[in-house]
Amino acid sequence: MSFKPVSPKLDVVAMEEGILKFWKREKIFEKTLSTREGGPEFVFYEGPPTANGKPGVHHVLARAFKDLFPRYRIMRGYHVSRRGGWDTHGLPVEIEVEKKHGFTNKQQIEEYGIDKFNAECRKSVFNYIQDWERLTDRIAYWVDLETAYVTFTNDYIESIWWILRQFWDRDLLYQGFKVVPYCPRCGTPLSDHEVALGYDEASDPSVFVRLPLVEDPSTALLVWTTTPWTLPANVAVAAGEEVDYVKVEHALPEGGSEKLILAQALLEKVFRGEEIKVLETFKGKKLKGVHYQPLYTFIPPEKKAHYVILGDFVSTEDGTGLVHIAPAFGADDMRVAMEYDLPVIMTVAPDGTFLPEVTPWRGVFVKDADPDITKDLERRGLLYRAERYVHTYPFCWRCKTPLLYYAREAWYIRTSQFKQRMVELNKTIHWVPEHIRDGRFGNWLENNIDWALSRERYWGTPLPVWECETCKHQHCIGSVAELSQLAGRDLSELDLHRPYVDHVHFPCQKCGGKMTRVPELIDVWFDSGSMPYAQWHYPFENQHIFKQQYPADYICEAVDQTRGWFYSLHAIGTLLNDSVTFKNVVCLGLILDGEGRKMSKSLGNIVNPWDVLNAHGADAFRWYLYTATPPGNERRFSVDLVGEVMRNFTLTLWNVYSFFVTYANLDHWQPGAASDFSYSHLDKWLLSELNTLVRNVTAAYEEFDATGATRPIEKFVENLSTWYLRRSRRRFWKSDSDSDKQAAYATLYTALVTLSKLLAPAMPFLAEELYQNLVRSWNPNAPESVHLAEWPQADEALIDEKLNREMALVMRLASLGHAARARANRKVRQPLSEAAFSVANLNEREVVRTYDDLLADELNVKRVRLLDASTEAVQHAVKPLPKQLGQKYGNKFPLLQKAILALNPEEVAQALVAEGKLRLQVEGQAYEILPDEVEVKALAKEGFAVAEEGSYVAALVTELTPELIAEGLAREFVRRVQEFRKESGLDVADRIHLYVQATDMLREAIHRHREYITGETLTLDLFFAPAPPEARLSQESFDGEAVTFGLVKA
RNA sequence: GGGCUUGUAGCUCAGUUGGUUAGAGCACUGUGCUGAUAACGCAGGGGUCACAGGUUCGAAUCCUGUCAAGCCCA
Repeated sequence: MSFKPVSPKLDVVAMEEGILKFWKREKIFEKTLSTREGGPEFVFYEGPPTANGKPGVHHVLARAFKDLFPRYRIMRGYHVSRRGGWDTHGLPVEIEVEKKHGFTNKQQIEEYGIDKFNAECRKSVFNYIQDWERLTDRIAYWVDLETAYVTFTNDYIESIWWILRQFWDRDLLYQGFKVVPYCPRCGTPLSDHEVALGYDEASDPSVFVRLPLVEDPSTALLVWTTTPWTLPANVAVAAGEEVDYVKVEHALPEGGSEKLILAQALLEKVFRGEEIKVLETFKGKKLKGVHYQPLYTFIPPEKKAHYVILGDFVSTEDGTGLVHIAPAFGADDMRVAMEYDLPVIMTVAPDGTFLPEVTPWRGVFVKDADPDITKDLERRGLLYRAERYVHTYPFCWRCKTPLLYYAREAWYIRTSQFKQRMVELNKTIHWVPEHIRDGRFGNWLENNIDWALSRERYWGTPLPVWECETCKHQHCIGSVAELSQLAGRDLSELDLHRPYVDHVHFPCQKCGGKMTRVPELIDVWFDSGSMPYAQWHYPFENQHIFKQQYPADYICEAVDQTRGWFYSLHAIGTLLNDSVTFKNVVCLGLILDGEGRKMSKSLGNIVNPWDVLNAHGADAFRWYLYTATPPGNERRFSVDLVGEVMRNFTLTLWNVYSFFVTYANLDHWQPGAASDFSYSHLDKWLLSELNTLVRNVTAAYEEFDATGATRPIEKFVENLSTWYLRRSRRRFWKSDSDSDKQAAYATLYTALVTLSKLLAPAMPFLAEELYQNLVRSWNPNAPESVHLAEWPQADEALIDEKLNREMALVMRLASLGHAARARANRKVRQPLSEAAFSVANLNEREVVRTYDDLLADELNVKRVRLLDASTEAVQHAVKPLPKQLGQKYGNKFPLLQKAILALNPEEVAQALVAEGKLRLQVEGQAYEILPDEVEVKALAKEGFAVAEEGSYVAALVTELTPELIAEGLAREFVRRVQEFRKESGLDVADRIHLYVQATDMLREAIHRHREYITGETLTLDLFFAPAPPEARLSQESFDGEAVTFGLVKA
């Protein structure tokens, strides 16, 4: 029995596709659920994407991260239900359908028929579902799409209705005003996206208006506005709490003087050098509550109005630092109006003209009334100044009409009542990256305003509120059954969308009038935020499952979801259950192109994920996403960057694997077959590093730290390949099968199998490939897939931090030795007699002794020893260590440093070695410097080839003896023969006959090292004779010698 | 305009409670090693740590401001 042979060449795409087939055939994904039945739950929520566009690289990013931690948990024995979901409602969907028909406004949709329109929306949301499914499958995102929840289903909508009904019963749902960008010609609000399309330069009036105080009419607040038409709706003036204000007196052109209040910072801008007298200076909070005389009273306010309030949006960049507040025509205005319970005065009709109550300008388009209003103010002595002001202003992107910010009736959820609770609960959530918790998300919660829930659209979850046409009584429906009961007929088959639901009426409980549904839909974020309940049709069904699957242990989306899905989940959870909805959340940054620009269709710099997958496969793609940068950062991305993963990591590991399988098969080695291991230092070191790795990677997974769970594996694989395996190769190909060889196989095997498990969550394909061949091929009782295997446990007993440090030092010394060789111009194949090292302390001297064999072999020297400080180190160099000395002596450090450097280094070294301290007098102060406060470096005497770094020195004896030269020649010859074997297509284990004719010195060398040469090259017979005709011949010359050799397969 | 984030080599990223000579990989040059390797080792070039102030014996690191990019909000 043997392992499946593994070529060092890897066709990664074919390998991955094979694994995909295996998973499908054996239903591995299903088994990750069934085999964990009864285990602890790890709850994951899928944030639903919309499948009406093609998935891109950023979707791969999100899905790769969504996949990572559940896979880890499964291996830890958790049961992880992984239900997919699709977001299906909303404006983006409608816009796609509008585009198809060339619709430009809502009337066209209504004329076309809401039923037909919505039917098309319903169809279009799955336009690209196959692309999504294919990609999801190919990148090995394990999610159940067959049972995925869909937000447009009746069950889903009914759950949402139930939630809204809970809110309704607790009086958390109410009707108010929302200020929206509004086109008076089209008669419709515009979405943010549409507004962004229509910004243009505009010249508007800029008027400064006096508002005389009630208490003292000789003093006036000075306010500034660019929309005089909003003045008849004024109800308050806002000041900045900490802004400095002044009361000034200045002369009037018509004689006399007046007193005005405005922000100090704007004095210059407003008065432009005019002579003024500052009477008083005070903070804005002092103005709070001061009443002024209303400008207009066409529509009398029904609440207390016309006084100064405080607003955080007041700036001292423009204007006067006193902001006129008209809640119907500004979002800030509306917000403070709610905060202060100010009245909302509506002076404008939906077509953008003044209402009849505004008698002087009734029926006039508001912007056209600006000059008249200005004149009116001037006539009444309330105008301080009027000019023009050029700024950017939004226009309707369709008809170029200037947009009005305009209050529309809207439905709200009283989230602000729960602000403190949402903040408290948020503190218990583990955010990655951490700063989002108190930063972006925390701030958003701190500034929470009521959730504007309603939308005046067509394709979405209808707001389940019915209103009596007669008495305006309202009722919120909480279930289909309730609606059926009220309507007196079975509505269980009713499509809960518009227009069908609008056709359901029932008698008013108060007056018997006709109840009709209000026209609004709800925000799609409420849809997705309801998924913990609605995906299970809770509470109508699956109450048990819901209980088990709430709240989530883990969710993951891009950072733009902070105010989207993250918020809607959190708000609904807080209001409905007084609970967090998710305990851990990973927030992903954006993906940029290779040049650091945002990927966008218009720039044409979108990377197609399939290009990456076809070139380098899914594992490398995923690995890049996990390792390149911490998840919250934005990241640059290109196909080539993924290619680097392939070269650097995947292939390195693959070749270790291929090496292992090749030699294990040659030796008929089997796991567990032998037990008489004698582990070498290298083995123990590798196992120590391996268990350290297991410990660290596990800890990182527990913390939802993807980089921490992956980057250390890269480092380990590098050490495995370039140190452990390189230093161990001979152990594998030597001919006797002793316990040392057994130990090497066992060690390498353990490392590879453990790696396959550690890699499984991140690189599910490669991990599976390794596991199947290394484990399943000989042990049919092992779990069927690496993803069903148990997560490895770090064996603390095998972790030896000291050993890890020692080996790190050995590697460093080896590196120095190579540097010294290069400096001496002695190639590694030429043996040298001696390498001597100088190290930092006694412990490290011990390390050199312990690992002298390893160093000698690596550096190809006959002997490794320590530099003798007394005889060979002719001089020392001394370097004061700033960290130690600086921390101890603070600002005396520069003096001490100078003093130490001024001393004779030999005496310093002497003192430190002999007495263990250095006494020093500086400016009359006595100091004692300890050995670990200065670095003392021994420099080797001349005649050595030396390389040094810090306090480490490697010195090589470079003199060559005839024996060494002969050995070097023999080694060079071996190398040529091996190269030729390879070129000739011989198998690693093929035996040969070798015919050699060489110049004298080389022949002598070959003769002397005959045994070594024949052993290395698997030569049965070596002849110093011309080669027979069937031999392959090679002619070479090196080191001043020449050779012709022929090779015959035995 | 506000909040948050980011800015370190040509590229992708590290950089511990501040410690003086800022690292790694890729890419480039030279050289060495190799019957696992698409590799690897050694050496070299490449940095105003975005900029300007400040604190400190000492700043990539702490503070203030500015600039640039991005996201969210207005």
